Amino acid sequence: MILEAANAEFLEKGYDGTTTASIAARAKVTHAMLHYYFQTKENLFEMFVQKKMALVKEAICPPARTATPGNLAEQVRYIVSHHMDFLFSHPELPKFMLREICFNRDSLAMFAAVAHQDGNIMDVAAGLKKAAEKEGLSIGFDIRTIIIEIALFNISAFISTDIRRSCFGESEEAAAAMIENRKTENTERILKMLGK
Amino acid sequence: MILEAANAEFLEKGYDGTTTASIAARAKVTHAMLHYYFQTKENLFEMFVQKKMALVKEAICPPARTATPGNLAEQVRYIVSHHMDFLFSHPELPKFMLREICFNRDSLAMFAAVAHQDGNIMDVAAGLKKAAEKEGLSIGFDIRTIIIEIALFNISAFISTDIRRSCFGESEEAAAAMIENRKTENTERILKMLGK
DNA sequence: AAATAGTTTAACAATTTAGTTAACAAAAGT
DNA sequence: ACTTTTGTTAACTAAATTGTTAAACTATTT
Repeated sequence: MILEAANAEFLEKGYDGTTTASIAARAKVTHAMLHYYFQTKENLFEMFVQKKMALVKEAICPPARTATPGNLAEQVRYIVSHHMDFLFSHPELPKFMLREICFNRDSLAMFAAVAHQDGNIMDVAAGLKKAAEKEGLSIGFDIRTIIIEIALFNISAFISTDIRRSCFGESEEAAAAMIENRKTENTERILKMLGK
Repeated sequence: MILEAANAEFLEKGYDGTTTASIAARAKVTHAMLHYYFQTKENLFEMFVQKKMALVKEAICPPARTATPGNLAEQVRYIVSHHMDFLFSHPELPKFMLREICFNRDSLAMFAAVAHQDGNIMDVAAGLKKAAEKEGLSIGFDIRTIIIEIALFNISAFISTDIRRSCFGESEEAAAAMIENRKTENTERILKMLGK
């Protein structure tokens, strides 16, 4: 399938490094076919980015829970844990996000727009603030910072395992254990940032 | 100067996004001149990478001190602080490193090679281990992990300020204050990882 | 079976890009 | 003075890349 091939190529080589011909070859179609269905390379790339952006959103927003959100520590732990698990099952996401941030192409603005326009992410942030204030903590900064920090701390953990595997051949199990451990560490650190 | 132009172009647009013509235009020479002096684009890119790699090394290795290294906490604080200051005065480095990691082109292997081959980085790691053991702590993992973690935590702080500035226009002063604060937070977290 | 709509291919055009070349100019050496 | 080396330019080549097109092929509908 062309979209899957495009996905893989863009992830591996970025926009500039990918050619419509290489996508077509990977999808085992002629590149004329690719243009017949998707017209332009940019078009394909936009679809690719849109899909990943949707995943990014999903990663940050924990699924609605029937149970009450619980206290601040529980909420943070839940968000961190959910995000980690999500990254674990979508290992290409950190790479994608960092690449987009690095290459800009207004990606930061795009992230911001997605985050702002979308109620869910703002709700998550607001929910954290409310829970914190309920416990008598006063948040002296933009609460959205916390979302950014959670994302970055968690992503760092995955980048770290990547590097360790690549540099001194760490095992899958050790990596998984470390990720699990990071859930707790990152939760604690976020709570500390919230004044807890 | 051609090398400066190449540096700026590669940082902004990456290898694939940069053309020899755009470098030449930026340096205000004909692109024939560029090829006369540097032969190939890859050649220029390699010089670019080499320079950045040297900076990366310099960033990790604190300058030799005349005074004794001090206890574990002081050592970690010193390394973290030095690294942060270095990143602060080389704001393009985090972007470069992340991009290289993302785009691979064997960059991870290159990082590993640089880190291994170079005595200084290994010395820093070994120094930490020795200091930790002197204080009765047993390090149950590869000590190089700590170097990676320091680098990633610190880089994260700069990425975070980038995002905050871009997304909700945080001021320079707030960013600088946050970076300063992160020196302490990151130091504490690294110490905790070392069992302290 | 004929018409029609959708799919596929091969060949092609236009542009971009890395790198070359030949001619020329300016220094530097002899 | 003249010869060699070095720097510079404009024009060029060859390959790659995006996108098109016309014709052929296939499936579906009528």
